[in-house]
Amino acid sequence: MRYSRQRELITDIIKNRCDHPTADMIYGSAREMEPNISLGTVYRNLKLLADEKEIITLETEDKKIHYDGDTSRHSHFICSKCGNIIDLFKPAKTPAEIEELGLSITGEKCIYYGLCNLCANETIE
Amino acid sequence: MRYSRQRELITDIIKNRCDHPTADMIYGSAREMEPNISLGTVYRNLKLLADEKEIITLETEDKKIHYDGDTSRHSHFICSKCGNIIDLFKPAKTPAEIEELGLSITGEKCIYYGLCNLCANETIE
DNA sequence: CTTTTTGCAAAACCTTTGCACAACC
DNA sequence: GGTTGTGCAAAGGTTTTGCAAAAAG
Repeated sequence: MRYSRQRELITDIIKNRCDHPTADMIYGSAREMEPNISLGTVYRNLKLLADEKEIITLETEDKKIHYDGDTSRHSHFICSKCGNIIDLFKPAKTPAEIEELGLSITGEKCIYYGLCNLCANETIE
Repeated sequence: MRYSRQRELITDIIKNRCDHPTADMIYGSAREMEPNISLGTVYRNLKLLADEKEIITLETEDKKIHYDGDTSRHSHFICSKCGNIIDLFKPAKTPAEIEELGLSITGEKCIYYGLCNLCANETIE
């Protein structure tokens, strides 16, 4: 992957925020430094960075992809009222430990990734 | 909420499948019974049912919403290769227990829902 | 009869993409 | 110089919505 000023800027923006911005929010920030940057470039680089696992994507109920520059293993808490996304840092918290933080859990969505039995046993790629 | 033949059909379809269909797949099934049903009706009812917590939504990386008629507390496993979504039934499994099922976990996304501290402490609605 | 729900089609929305030009190495 | 990345604008795909007609109670 070749260097590009735009990609470095986008990476910096994501890594230096503690919220979980959408592509549009990142575009807004990026334009402050790089007024001519285009939305397409932002999307292209976000996809690249996610593919390279330099950033994490969060698919939420607002139907926009949120990005997280922290790739360490941690989970998230989304406020049902304001929609704010809060990091739940490792070590992994149990529901009880999360509630001790003052967050009352009303629901959860946990998705694990990997290969299913069928795909894992396929000999031909 | 008033009765409608279409909503009952949609609910039946979701409750009687063990996969996690998208709106489009549900639309396809529904048309077999109700050839004139429209996509808009499917979307409207899916949103209604999700609001009423009769079904669950799953926001995945394929950018389509998947629906789950099983509202019991359970998590999901998505195969990174074929995209198949597998239910991980309760009692809640630890990563170790999931791997005993033959599923190798390479990643996870866990989102908890509730009210954040700010919203929980607001006196005025 | 009044209100809710539907079908249809258009609109809205986020994201992706084709292309010519610029930037990188 | 050859290749990769960008800007722009148009296209793509999923979901939402306005409206008149139909269904429900």
